[in-house]
Amino acid sequence: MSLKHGLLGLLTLRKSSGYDLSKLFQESLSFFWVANQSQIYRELDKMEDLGWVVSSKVEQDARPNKRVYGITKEGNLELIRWLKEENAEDLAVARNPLLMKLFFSGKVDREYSIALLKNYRKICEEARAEIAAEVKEIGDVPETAEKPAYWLYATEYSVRQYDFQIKWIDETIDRLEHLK
Amino acid sequence: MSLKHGLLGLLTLRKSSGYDLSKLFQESLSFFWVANQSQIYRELDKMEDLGWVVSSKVEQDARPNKRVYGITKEGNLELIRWLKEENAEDLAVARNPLLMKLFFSGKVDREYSIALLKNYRKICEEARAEIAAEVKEIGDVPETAEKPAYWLYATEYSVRQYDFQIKWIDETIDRLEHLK
DNA sequence: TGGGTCATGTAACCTGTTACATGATTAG
DNA sequence: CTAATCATGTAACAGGTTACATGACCCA
Repeated sequence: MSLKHGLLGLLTLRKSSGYDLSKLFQESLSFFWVANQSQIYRELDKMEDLGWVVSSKVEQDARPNKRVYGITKEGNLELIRWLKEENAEDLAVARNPLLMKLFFSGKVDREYSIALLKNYRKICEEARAEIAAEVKEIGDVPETAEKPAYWLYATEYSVRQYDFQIKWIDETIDRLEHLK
Repeated sequence: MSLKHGLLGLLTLRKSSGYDLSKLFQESLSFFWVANQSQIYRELDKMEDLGWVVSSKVEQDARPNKRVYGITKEGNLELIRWLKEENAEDLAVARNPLLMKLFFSGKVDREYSIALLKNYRKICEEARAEIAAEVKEIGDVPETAEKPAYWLYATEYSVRQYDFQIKWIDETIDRLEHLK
């Protein structure tokens, strides 16, 4: 359910086309939510059916025409409702292919698993670096005291999450190397 | 892609019906992979098409008949192949509704966000406790030195992940409370 | 004796992923 | 000049979620 709400959130910043939202999403929410373009288009359709957004067609000459979305009163209410809602499932989504693989790694030589972990470590470090580099101002939002604070907390979480993973990987490699 | 491989992994332990697998999954892999029963049935179908498993119907009188699956030679090869494969996407899956909510929490009174976080904290603690309690021996697998070690690493990850989250939540609550 | 839960599974729907389409514009 | 990328989107398919079905057995 969060994707729709993420889009509502972005639309409170400014009116946008599906394409715009897709870019915006990439620069801001993608650290903790993966969504691709076609998904965004579909969700926007449904959100319009729900009355959370309205769209208008904008003719362009040098580019394909676009459809620009804006959030409605109902959309705003829904966003606020969702923000206040305490939902246990917000924590339940968990799929970790790395752990799945590790769990069964007793079936292959240890060298392979160590190689895997080293590879993951590298990826983590790259991702961590990228976050720091890519976190941009989300456009020209008037800075209140609070909004940027929240943005900071959320992205910091991601950075620290990578730190946590790297630490765990190091320990696990170490333990594997010393397994007699 | 991991679900099929998780099922292959479980099937190396013993032959099982969809129902059995669903239970087994719950007790073992569910800490880092969510899958529900119908998904498992569907995947088993496809895995049979792929030749990774074979099934035979078993008639029962007191219960509905069942279909018992066993892993094939090809299934085993595929499992091994997958275990050795270094796949960058194993780390890329990330959807965190809590962060999504937090990101936009500038739109509601701080009290609401603090309440949310406190709620998440409670859930984390419960989940953490549950893992310790629920991690069971996965049946009567002959203990090699390695297999249990990997199981330990994987479940430990989950425990520590909760510790990490709890710590972050505490810090974030604290920061929110001191935001002027 | 009536409502849960166990043991088995199917069906329908919703969400996420991959692939494609098209006409400008930029880079090498 | 040719290949990549931008700017817009659609279509098809794969994977995940929710709801339902059925006949035993178990508990109060």
